[in-house]
Amino acid sequence: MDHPFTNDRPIYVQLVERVEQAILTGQYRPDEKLPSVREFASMYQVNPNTMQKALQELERKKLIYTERTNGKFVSDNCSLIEKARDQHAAEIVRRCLGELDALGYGVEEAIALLKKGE
Amino acid sequence: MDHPFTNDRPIYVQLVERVEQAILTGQYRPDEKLPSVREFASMYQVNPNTMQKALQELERKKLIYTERTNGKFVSDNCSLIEKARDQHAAEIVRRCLGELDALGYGVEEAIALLKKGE
Amino acid sequence: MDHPFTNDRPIYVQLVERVEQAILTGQYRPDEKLPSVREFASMYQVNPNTMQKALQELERKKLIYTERTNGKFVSDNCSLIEKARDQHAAEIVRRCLGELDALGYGVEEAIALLKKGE
Amino acid sequence: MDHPFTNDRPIYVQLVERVEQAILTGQYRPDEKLPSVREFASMYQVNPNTMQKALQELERKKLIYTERTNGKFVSDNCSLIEKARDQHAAEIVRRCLGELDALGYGVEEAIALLKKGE
DNA sequence: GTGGTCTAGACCACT
DNA sequence: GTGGTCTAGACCACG
Repeated sequence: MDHPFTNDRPIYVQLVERVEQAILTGQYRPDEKLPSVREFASMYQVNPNTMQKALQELERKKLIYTERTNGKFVSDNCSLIEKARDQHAAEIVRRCLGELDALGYGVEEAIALLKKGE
Repeated sequence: MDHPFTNDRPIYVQLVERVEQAILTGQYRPDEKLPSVREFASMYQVNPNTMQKALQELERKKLIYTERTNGKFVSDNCSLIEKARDQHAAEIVRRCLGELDALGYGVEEAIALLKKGE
Repeated sequence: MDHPFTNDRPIYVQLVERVEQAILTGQYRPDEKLPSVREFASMYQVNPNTMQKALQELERKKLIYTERTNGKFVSDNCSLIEKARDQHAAEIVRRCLGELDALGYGVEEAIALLKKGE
Repeated sequence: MDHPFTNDRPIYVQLVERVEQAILTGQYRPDEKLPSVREFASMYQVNPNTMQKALQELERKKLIYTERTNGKFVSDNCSLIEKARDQHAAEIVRRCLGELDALGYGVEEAIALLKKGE
C-alpha cells in the first residue's frame, strides 16, 4: 500500500500541484469552500501538518484564502486563476522546447515532435 | 560570484545532466577521453567529490567508462547514445503533453499562448 | 461581499476597537444608550455572540455599563474616558518611537520618508 | 524562567521581526553567514522547527538566501535591504498617524505629539 | 469543528 | 554538520 507520491520531490510540493491543478481546471470553483485541512489530509493520506503546509503555499500564491474558523476557500479572483493557468501552460511548453533545444533539436523540429506526439 | 546551479536539486544531479547532454549532442565524441575529475571540478567550480559522484552516475548509465590509470572515456556504443538521445526527447515530449492535458490544454493552444507571451 | 475585518486578529477584538474609538471620540456620549446587541450585530454584520463578547470586554474596561432589561450605556465617568483617550494616544506614540528607534531612525527622518513616499 | 516572547502573536512572527531588524540595522551584514538553524533555535530557546519557519519567511522576503548544505546567508542585495528598512519606518509612522487620527488628533497635532514624545 | 501554532523527535540528502 | 521534510500529538482561540 504505497502512497501515490513520487520520491524525488517533497510531498507537500506534490500536494500543492494537485490542488492547484484542481483549482486551475475548475474542479474547485471560485469562492467554493475547500475540504478542511483534516479532510484533505485524510484524502491524501498525509499528516495534517504536511497538508497545512501545502495549503499555506497556495494561499501565498493567492489561489485560496482563509476565513478565520470558517475554512479555506478558492480565490474569487477569476482573472488571477485564468492567468495562472495560462502561465502554467506557457511555462510547460517553454521548458519543453528548451530541453529539446539542449538536445540539439531546433524549434521547428521540436514543435513537430510535439505535434506528432499528440 | 554565484554558482550556476539551482538550489532546488542536488548539484551532482545537475552535473550529470550537463555532461550527459554534452555526450548526447556529440560535444564529446564516442571513445573521446574526458577531462579528469579534477579538471571537470575546476571547470564547474565544484568539489571534486561532487564531480566524482556525477561521473559515477554516468558510468552506471553506461554512457562513459573508466580505464584504470588512463582516465574516463565516452562510451563507444554509438547506438546506445543514439537511443538515449531519442528516449530523452520522447520522454520530454510525453511529459509535456501530459502536463498540458492535465491543465486542459491541447498543444496548439499552449503553443499559441507561448508565442503570444513572447 | 467581504467582511470589513482583517483576518489576522479576532473579529471581536476589532469590534472592541471600533466601539471603543467611537466612545473615546465622543460619537457615543456619556450616559447615552447604546444600540442593542442585535442592532450592533446587524450593523457590523457579525454573529450576535461575537458582538456580545466585544461589549463584555468594553464593560470589563468600565467604558460601558449594563442596566438589566434597559440596555447598555456609555459610562458617565467622563474623566475615565478622557484618561483612556490620553493613555491611548501616549501608548501609540511611545510604541511608534520605540519601533523607529529599533530601526535606527529618529522621528524627523521617518516623517521625511513618509512624506516622500506619499 | 519565561521566554522573552509576548503571548499575543506567534513566536515565529516575533522571531522574524527580531532577525529582520538585525539585518535591516546591519547587525548581520550582506552575504554574512547566519547562525545555523539549530544555533538560532538554541539562542532563542525555541524549537528548531519554529526557528526554521521564521527563517523561511525571511527567505520568502528575499532578505536571506540558502546555500544547500552550507547554511543561510544575508541577502547581498543591499538596495533591497535599504528599501525594506525605509518602508518599515514609513509604515510605522503611517500607522501611528492613522491611529492618532482615529482618536481625533489631526495630522499637525499628531506630529507635534510625536516630536514631543521624543 | 475550524485553522493556527508549537514541540519533540526522527530521517534524509548533500558536501 | 547543514538545511529540509515529515509525522505524531498536543493545545489554543474562535464562532
